Amino acid sequence: MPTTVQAGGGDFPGLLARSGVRSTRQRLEVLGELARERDDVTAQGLWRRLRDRGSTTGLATVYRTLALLSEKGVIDSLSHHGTELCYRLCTESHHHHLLCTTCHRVVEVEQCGIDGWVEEVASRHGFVATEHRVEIAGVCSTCR
Amino acid sequence: MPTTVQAGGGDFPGLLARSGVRSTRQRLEVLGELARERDDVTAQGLWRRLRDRGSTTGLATVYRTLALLSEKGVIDSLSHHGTELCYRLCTESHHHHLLCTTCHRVVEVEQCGIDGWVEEVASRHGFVATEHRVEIAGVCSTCR
DNA sequence: TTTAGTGCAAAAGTTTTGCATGGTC
DNA sequence: GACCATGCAAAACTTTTGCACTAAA
Repeated sequence: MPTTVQAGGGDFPGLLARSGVRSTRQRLEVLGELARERDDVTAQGLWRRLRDRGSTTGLATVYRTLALLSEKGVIDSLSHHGTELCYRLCTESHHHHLLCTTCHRVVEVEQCGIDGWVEEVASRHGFVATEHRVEIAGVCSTCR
Repeated sequence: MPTTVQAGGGDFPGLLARSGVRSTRQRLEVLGELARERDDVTAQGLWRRLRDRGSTTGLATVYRTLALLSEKGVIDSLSHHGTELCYRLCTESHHHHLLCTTCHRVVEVEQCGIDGWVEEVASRHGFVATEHRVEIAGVCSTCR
């Protein structure tokens, strides 16, 4: 296994630097909050939690930071249960998600066993696949 | 292949009846508009097109109708390029999507070759998978 | 220093709701 | 006739932006 620069590892300043953006208190707070969350959160939710924790970071900054980090590939955005986009700090390697429909827990699946199928389907329709995402919904063991 | 009651076939009143909801002019208009679209549309976009076509259907009704039909499984909702939810009239069978990142065209993929992998991944994490969705992004042949 | 990031408050846009009215079954 | 669906307009939210100010490199 290659040395994955794991976001969860804690070196957020380094992570930001490597992503080519400045390291600021607000961005570190956003990353810290994301790291603290097991599941995904919305921009609004993340901001509320920061507030509750005493942070003075503005809502607009949270939106800007999430959009930036998502664009840089530092965090993932996924949407399910409803309308808003949710964000999540992810491992940097290719992976998929398993969502529990009852408790909304998110589990990352590291192994991707469908690359072959993806390639085949894409080429059958004349596409060149650049990316793929799988979301598996179900019920986790504790919710059963 | 089983006789799929194809939404695109045109029997919208029957489709609504089978879904257990009343058949109204507005719902038929929404279905008709969805059938007319090759790609996915937002609630706002669909409403604008109906307006342009002379329809008097209200925006709230479009929202209510899309939410209802989505819940009944008559249409699919997917979200990509941005924040809003997009809707699409789909074949009723299980399928996946191929999205062109350049022109936003959506192609349905009928064959699902990953059921086995999905089952395996789910059970490895203690989940019982109830559903899965794959979105493959890439570039279609005309955009290359 | 220079350039990028932030806060605030306002604006824009999206989605939901209440309620009287009209249409389906 | 009973009940569901709709339109309208208001309310509730979410997200984006402009701009003066502050902080990072």
